[in-house]
Amino acid sequence: MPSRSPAPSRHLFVSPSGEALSRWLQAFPKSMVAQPGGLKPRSEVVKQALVVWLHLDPEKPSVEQLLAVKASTGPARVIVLANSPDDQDALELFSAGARGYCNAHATSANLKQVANVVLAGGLWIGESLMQRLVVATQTALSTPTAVRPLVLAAPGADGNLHGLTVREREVAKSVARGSSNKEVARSLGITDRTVKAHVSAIFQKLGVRDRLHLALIVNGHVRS
Amino acid sequence: MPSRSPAPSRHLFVSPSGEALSRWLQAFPKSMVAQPGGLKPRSEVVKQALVVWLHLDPEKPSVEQLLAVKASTGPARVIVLANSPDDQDALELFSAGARGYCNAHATSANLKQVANVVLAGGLWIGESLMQRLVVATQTALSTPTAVRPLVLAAPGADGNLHGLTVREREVAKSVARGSSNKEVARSLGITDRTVKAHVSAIFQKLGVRDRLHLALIVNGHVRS
DNA sequence: GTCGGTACTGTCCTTTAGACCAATAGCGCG
DNA sequence: CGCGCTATTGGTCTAAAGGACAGTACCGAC
Repeated sequence: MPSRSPAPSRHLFVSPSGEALSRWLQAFPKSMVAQPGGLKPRSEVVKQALVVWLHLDPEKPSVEQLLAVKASTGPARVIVLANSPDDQDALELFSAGARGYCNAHATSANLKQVANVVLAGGLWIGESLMQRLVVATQTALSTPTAVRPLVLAAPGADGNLHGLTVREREVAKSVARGSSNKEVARSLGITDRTVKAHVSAIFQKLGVRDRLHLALIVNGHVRS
Repeated sequence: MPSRSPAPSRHLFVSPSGEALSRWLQAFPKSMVAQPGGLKPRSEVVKQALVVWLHLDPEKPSVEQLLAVKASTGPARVIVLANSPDDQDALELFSAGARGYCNAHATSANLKQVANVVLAGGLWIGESLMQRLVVATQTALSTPTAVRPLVLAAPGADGNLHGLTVREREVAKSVARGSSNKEVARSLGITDRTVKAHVSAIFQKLGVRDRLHLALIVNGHVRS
């Protein structure tokens, strides 16, 4: 049984709320919890950490959160926990040095598995992103000696939302996460009527008939 | 407590010679060994297998071997063992549903780790392929770590449909694929009223408020 | 300046979803 | 046999979703 579970205190959870989900503590009972702003680069906690779990604040740019945490935690491997996993987001985070990316509500067993893989030097990627990596790399490898930077950004990543405006992408993502029009409206500070306008435009542009199909596309279950 | 090491007999090695390498048996002493042609789809051995290790015959197309094995082994996860690992081959095999790809002469410790990752819902990729994936992503992972074991995996994606009846699962899956109530009704040969009844029951049981959230759960984007 | 794109909001309307209530029928089980 | 579970269908009702148009405002390009 390789990659035995590491010393308990070697896990540091960084969450915007400063609180950990019960599942995290269930997986690593003696782990530490901190807030992004409260990280002291030279504290014992930070220096001892082998794995830093970064719980993303949905309201802020993911990459910036990662870089901030990495800057103050040194060599520890950072695994990102996302409330609503997003492939494009994941790619950017991996490019920025993340070693893992998984659902914040994963089971404790899953978290342990993620930790084992990452501690063994692996990367932990989501399933849908894996699909895209395979497809994208396949085309890249078929042309000999082609290093071809960033092949994968092309197909799925921004691809599904390519024709949309910035605002429409925001709405689309929110809808794809399961928000109702009113919820989207609240989170964007606009009227639900405006949201409906955006949603209609999105449907038109993507050739989709309802929000569920939009979610399937955005979440990578359907290729348009 | 998932991802616990499974019962010994749950490993089935499929090798063109019908013989297993000593390392395989060392890793899983009570595993079964069979030849590709000798697989009986309904035998106890095949039905009990959780993991099928397919030792590739270098003389035949890899993907066809995989598909043949998958066809006769049902839901078991297939890990491919290659005498001479090849990236292109690996990619095609993953696209065809393989869950792991590693050197047939890997150590027993490695085999165990591969099994653990795959049983936890992960994919196991070879080292060189991993390198190329990383290069393709332009990942800033300059880790000189030695073994670089590989891989990654999926957020245990099984939809939580366990509390549902058979009929409800059918409806749930259909809804999660984007079907409207009427479409589900047509495909099941019942009335849309009945579908609505099933859908309501599903919502109640899963604690979900609408079909989009149901889709997110079934498709593994959210854990209830 | 005009034109075009984007963001935002509105009204009117139809369809769909979903909740709540009720009813019938088959089926296994004690 | 009755009891419970499941599948089926119906009706009513409210809220949400979505389409069709229309209008205002900002901003950059020509």
